[in-house]
Amino acid sequence: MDAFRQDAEDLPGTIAVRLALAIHEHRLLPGTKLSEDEVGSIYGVSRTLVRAALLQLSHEQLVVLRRNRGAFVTQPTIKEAHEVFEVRALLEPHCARAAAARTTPADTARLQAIIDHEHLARDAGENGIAMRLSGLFHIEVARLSDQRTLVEFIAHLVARSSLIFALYGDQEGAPCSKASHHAILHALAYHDADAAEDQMRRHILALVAALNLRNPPAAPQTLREALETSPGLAP
Amino acid sequence: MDAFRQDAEDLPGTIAVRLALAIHEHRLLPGTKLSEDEVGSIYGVSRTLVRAALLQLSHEQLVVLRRNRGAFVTQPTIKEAHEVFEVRALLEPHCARAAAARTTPADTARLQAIIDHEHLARDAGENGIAMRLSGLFHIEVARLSDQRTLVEFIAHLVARSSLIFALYGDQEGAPCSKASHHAILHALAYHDADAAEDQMRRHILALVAALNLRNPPAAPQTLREALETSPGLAP
DNA sequence: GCTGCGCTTATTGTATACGATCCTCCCAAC
DNA sequence: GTTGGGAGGATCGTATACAATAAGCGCAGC
Repeated sequence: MDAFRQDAEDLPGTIAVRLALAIHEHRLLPGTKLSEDEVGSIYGVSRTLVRAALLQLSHEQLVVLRRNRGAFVTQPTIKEAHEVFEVRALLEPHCARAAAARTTPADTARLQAIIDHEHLARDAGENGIAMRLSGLFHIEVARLSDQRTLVEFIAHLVARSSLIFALYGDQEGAPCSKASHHAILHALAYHDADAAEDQMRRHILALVAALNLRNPPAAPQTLREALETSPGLAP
Repeated sequence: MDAFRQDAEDLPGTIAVRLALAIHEHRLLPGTKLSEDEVGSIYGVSRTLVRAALLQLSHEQLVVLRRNRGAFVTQPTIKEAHEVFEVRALLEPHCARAAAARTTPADTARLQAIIDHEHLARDAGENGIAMRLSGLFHIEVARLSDQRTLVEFIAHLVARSSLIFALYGDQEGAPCSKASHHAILHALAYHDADAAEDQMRRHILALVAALNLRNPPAAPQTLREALETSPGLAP
């Protein structure tokens, strides 16, 4: 999700961002088909731009493109879920440490605002929005490290995490407990690099621990969709 | 460069792979313009497919797309160069450690073959090919860790590293000294996780140390290209 | 009644056409 | 001689048209 730049009317990018938003907020669930014509008519553009947007999302692994079949919201496997959080556990604590040395009062305020909005959304039952804001917190923390490459990777992982929560999360989503983000913010505000790194690591591990990574996907899908997940009629 | 799957005639992907290959082998240098018409005529396809390929490459950050201007081979900045290698120093030793436990004799042979080919190419003066094979070694090591997510990230970083070598590398490219790769392979073959991780870390640090990251890009380009690098006539 | 084949239809893959934007080069004016 | 403006050309941005593939459905045959 390296796309907060709707600068010079980048239509494909804008469409991709809107679709990504819907995915992050769990309005589009894993497995959903994204027809080119349908998306195009919704946003009032031709298939050309929709294809570009879907291509972009496929590179972020939010959707998978199946030749002559179309685009579908990705359904991460259990293995992929483990991988995503393992890499997050590697990158994000490192980021948090780097961020601690650079956090300004303005940064603190911004992060606090995100946390507040997240809690507001969750209390209002807007779990989708809360989830997006929760991810945004992680991305903003990464941004503080002033390492664009790292930020982009983490943004990707956070986006994929949203799909993982949709598939394997406990329904009443409290994926990021209130205390965790606050503890991280506290460490950052006081420039405590050790604590920031440690809190972030604990937080990531708590996230993966809260998932249901033993059973197959709990998403209610049609029998057809359930069976067509294996393309080449795997043995 | 998550594209070694030229399976079911994926034309855009094939074109992207070919272009990426040329970039990795330094036949296409940073700053070079990739005109849609020109690329299309070379490969005998329409601009549609070329655009898809360029879009893909732009997501891998091998090319940058400038609106109404076209696609250009990316010219990484010094800061980006530092970032890329910092993340590599974080990810690849981790990968090497994981790989050490899983390396089979077949893997060892494959890696050795890559090293041999690399040396052959370098001795033959084919520095471009040697560079590509050197990167391939890193990717194959990552692949041994059996973590796709990590492999994709590292493949991206290796690809970008190739651009960095093109811009900031010492001309007679010995970016990966012969001994380094062999030492890593040795550690892997003997399942010595500590040594593998350590050797990989040293190797990455040696790579960045061998770069010329103090001076501005040494790539000989036209005055026009040199000046148009700053889009908004930056102050 | 069930199975297998062929047609229909919907959707994607690719090419091409047209409009928009930017660059270049020339010419006039100062 | 330099500078400003404008016409021309080249290239990209987007839409649309046609071809190709796959999915769905009905019908015939066993």
